[in-house]
Amino acid sequence: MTQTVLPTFINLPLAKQEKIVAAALAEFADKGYQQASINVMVASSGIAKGSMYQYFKDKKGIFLYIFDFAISLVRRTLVQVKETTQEADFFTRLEKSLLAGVEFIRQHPRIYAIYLKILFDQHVPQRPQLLKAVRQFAAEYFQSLVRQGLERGEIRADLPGPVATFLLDALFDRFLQATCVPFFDVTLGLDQAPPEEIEHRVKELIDLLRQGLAS
Amino acid sequence: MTQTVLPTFINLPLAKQEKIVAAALAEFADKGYQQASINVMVASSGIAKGSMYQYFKDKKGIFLYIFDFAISLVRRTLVQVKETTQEADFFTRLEKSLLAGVEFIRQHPRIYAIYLKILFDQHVPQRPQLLKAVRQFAAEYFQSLVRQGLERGEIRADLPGPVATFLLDALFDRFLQATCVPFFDVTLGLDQAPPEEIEHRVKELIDLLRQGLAS
Amino acid sequence: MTQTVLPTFINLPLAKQEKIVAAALAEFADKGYQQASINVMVASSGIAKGSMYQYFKDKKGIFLYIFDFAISLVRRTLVQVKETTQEADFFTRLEKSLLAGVEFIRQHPRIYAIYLKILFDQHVPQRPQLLKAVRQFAAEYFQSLVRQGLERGEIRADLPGPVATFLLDALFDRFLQATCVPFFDVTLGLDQAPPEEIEHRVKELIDLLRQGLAS
Amino acid sequence: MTQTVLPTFINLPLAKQEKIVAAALAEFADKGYQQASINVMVASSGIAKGSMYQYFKDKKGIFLYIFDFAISLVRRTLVQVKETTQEADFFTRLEKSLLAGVEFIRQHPRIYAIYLKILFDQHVPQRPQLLKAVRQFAAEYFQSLVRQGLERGEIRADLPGPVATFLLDALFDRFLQATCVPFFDVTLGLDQAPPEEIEHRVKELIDLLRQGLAS
DNA sequence: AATGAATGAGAATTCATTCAT
DNA sequence: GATGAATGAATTCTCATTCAT
Repeated sequence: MTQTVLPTFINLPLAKQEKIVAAALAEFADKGYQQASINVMVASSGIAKGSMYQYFKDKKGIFLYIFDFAISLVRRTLVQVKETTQEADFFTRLEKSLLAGVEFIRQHPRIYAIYLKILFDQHVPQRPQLLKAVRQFAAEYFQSLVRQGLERGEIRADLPGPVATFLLDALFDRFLQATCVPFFDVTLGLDQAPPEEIEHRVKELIDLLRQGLAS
Repeated sequence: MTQTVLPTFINLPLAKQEKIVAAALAEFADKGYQQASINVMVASSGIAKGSMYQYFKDKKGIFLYIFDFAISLVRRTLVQVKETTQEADFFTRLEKSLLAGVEFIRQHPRIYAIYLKILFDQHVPQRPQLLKAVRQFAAEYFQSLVRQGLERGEIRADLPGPVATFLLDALFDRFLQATCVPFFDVTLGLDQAPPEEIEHRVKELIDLLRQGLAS
Repeated sequence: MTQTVLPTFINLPLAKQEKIVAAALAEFADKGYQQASINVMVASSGIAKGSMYQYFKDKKGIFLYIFDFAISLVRRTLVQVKETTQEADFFTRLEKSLLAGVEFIRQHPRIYAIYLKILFDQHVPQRPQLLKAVRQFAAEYFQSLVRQGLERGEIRADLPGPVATFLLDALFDRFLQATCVPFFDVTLGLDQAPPEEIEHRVKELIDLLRQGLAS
Repeated sequence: MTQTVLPTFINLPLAKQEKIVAAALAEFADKGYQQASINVMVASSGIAKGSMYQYFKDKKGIFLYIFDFAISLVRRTLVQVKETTQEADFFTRLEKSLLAGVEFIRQHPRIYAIYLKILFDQHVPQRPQLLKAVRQFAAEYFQSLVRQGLERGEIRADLPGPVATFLLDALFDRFLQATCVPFFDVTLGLDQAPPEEIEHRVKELIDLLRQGLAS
């Protein structure tokens, strides 16, 4: 893997780095990879166009850096959720995780938007690797939850593990999409719902899962 | 609503229409709305650039026509599934529906790809309306299944209907995505799975649902 | 000179001819020669595009026909003015002529617009000939008025004839332009003036001429 | 008023600026706004197509810049004429002004051509404003001449001021058109006349005016 | 005679990338 | 290291003209 962020960028004052990252993040989130305009990024971060090419090899380089930045934020957040819910029972952990997801998207909507863009755009550079990184991460998270739930006897022992993991992953991902993709969810109307209604729906969903999965 | 397909196109020999639709469908499915190139479409359908504009008002017009074409195919398919499974019990109907979905995507992968592109691209023309059309349709499908399941006493009476519908919709949509979006599903690996494995996974998933929802 | 109107057009029912002429006239008057769109003409006259080419050799042919149509209307009108004012004195004839011009433009604004377009567009086909036809006509009109005025002793005998003709031509043309070209005339504001004000200005102008030219 | 010339253009070496201005001026003067081709401009100024868009926002921006450039040249010239003839009597000033006009057009024929194009093309961007700028300027010039002529008692006191101004404006404008618009003037044939003949005609015209307007 | 589909050159504009200063 | 001007290929769309039906 050749270098895509150049050391020049790393040596930049943090404030400048942040400005550039914010601009690029916003543009990629809004338009997707191909459609994102470097012109827009440099204009809104107040740097010269040539400078962008001092910091990154090319458009791909910018994108990969932004992606790295984003995923490590996700990772840090999820690790923290995992740790702070260590002691809770399986279904409580699920609930806390889902609420944490909702909160994360509320605070970093652009990061989630980029993930969604990558998901369905075949032409994003290195899409397979990037996607694998995210999906693997999510899968492992749910696997570990399910494994612990089984060990503690909180969920039925006869479950086919992978399918259960799939189910959790699917429901959670879709729930999050429903909260932030306009016009997507017509069943619960989550994209327009106030926080307290979302929390209520989280509880309902977890209850439903409990009825299906609890031992 | 102004006209976007011109009569010229409708009067074309069917073979030519199909070639053009195929080319446009392929391009939109591959690249999304903005990134799709009319140049590519005309090249691969073997017509002159100007001709495209005899057939459609503009790029948006091509897109909307393709979308209409796609959604009416989906609708016809789903209606047929609904009718042929009229007599079956709730969970069997679910299974049949999901299998039909898998089959539809196998036969029309590009249509599903376009739907996914619309879903997450804020800049698709008339996205709200288009999306509403699709999502409403799906929601009603599941609602009617759930309603009938309740009436027949096949599923638990204490279910919060909307959440159950949401759950079905989410699981099915995600299952379908898993079968056709490369690198998306790392849990079951459905995107690379042979038909018989997919059928097996369908059964497992339906079983899981049965355990959670059956009365 | 090769044929540009084809006999096909001449054989058309008059109503159809008129519709086509009206549409072409409107389009050329609005946009000028190059910028005028045959598409627009056929759309607004309700005929097929191919038919236009049955009637005229090409765009140039349409234009030349329209021009001929227009100039013969002008000619007929001016001849009539000349005849009906035969007996009046020089300055009365001037006044009547100018008022007739104002009236003509009020009734056929598009014809005057086409003339103005030709005047300053080097790329109008056959511009030299067309322009000569119009200008010669106007010049002769004023020359004959001046000649008669001299013969009758109504205007000073020491006038350099050509310059006087030039002066009349210039004033009249500009006065007409002032009444119909928006934003052109900021001195008298004739483009927005009601008929009675225009008539008043005509009188003033003729008075001024009388003071300068009368014997 | 949004920016239309970009600073990039202003920072260019003067020689390059001039080449581009010359090319654009020539093209607009020849074809008018709509029909002028940016392709032609860049080809004849030897720059890349994309560069034009570094210099100007869009075609309108090029045009407005050229117009500004042109009108300020006109203004400077006329101001100078006014100042250097301060002491002369009314009719001498008229003569000097007209001669200066003739000379200006001889040296900058394209600028006058652009003015004429704007005059009669309804679709020129910002035509009302542009036209107002030019016409107001001309009107004020003649008004101030007439006013001074009246104050000094060089012209008749009973003249209706606006009509006199109109007359001067009309005659001068038309005289200038006659010298540079081919085939326009068939009375005096000024478009083909040698300088000394034009000067002679100027004298004749001024004499005629003197006879009509002098006190 | 009437039609209208087919064509392709040309229009304005955008954009990632390079490179001299 | 920072700059921003230069580039040219790509984009969508228009239009006069031809020609088979």
